[in-house]
Amino acid sequence: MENNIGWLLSRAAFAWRHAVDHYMADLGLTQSRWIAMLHLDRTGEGCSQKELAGDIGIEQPSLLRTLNLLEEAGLILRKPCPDDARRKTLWFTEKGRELMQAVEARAFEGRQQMLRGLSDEERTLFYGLLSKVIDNANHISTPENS
Amino acid sequence: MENNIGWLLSRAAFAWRHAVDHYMADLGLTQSRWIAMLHLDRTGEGCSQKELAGDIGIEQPSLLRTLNLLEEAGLILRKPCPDDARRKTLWFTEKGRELMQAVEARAFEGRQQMLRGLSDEERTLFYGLLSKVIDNANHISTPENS
DNA sequence: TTTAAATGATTAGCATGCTAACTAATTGGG
DNA sequence: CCCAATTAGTTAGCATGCTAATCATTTAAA
Repeated sequence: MENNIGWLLSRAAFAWRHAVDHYMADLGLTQSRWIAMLHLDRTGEGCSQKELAGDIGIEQPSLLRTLNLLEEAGLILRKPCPDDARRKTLWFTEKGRELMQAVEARAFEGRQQMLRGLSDEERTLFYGLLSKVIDNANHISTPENS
Repeated sequence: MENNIGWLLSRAAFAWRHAVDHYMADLGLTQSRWIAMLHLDRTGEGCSQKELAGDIGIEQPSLLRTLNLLEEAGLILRKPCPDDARRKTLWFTEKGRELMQAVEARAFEGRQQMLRGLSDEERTLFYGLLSKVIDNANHISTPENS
């Protein structure tokens, strides 16, 4: 089983999440929360919940719960969208923005640690292989080829 | 974010699980269930629940719920361990063993699909890089280096 | 031997992913 | 202009991971 590619991928993703969680531990954020914060910064404040969910790669209801908790914790704000009453836009609070910067720094540190001992060539190769495998998997999962 | 190694790993693992789920769909098994069955075959019938959980890499209570469902579905059996009244040993039913063989075949097929387009060298490289990154991540996550 | 520590299974309850279904608002076709 | 379809947000409820705590049994130590 250990030389099963899928299994290795699962273990690697698992190990990564836990390693970064370790770096984040003192910030008091769970995984889904720091992921949401990093993505909100990247997607850009003022985005809708749907946009953010799409960027993160999770469904809206999954994100919603996390956003509720971040809002309760005073880290983000929802504001109505002037152009479309259905939408809500997402913003960091001052406290949230500060925390997010700490999160960014730690995520960067975690990333460096994950890749230590790998040359630049190996890193590039690794990214390429991962992308290829993701692409393959995504094409498997379309119902046409069953 | 997309060139973030951890993110790519998560997406790859996610894509893999969904791809294999697609292959398994007609067997009526969820992910945790076919994973438990594959591992029970690999670990060996007669193992304890703790051993199986350790092999899968999940905690006992996580596995327990899945085993209950597999047992209800008539795919596995728990038998008392003659040497130790605390332990229960795990066994496939006849139905379970047959299903497991179908699962194995599909997992193999899914694996091949994931890696299509990659040369033998690339596959070996990929395994090596994944293993290295897992190892790195596991060493980050020890509390000593915070 | 008697009792405290360790171990395996379990239960309880939280975190976070999902899909399905609902509500409110917007858009578009007649 | 009005009703149907679409869209954003939400709620409800399941699947599956976790940790903490409980129970029974075994092991080990005094």
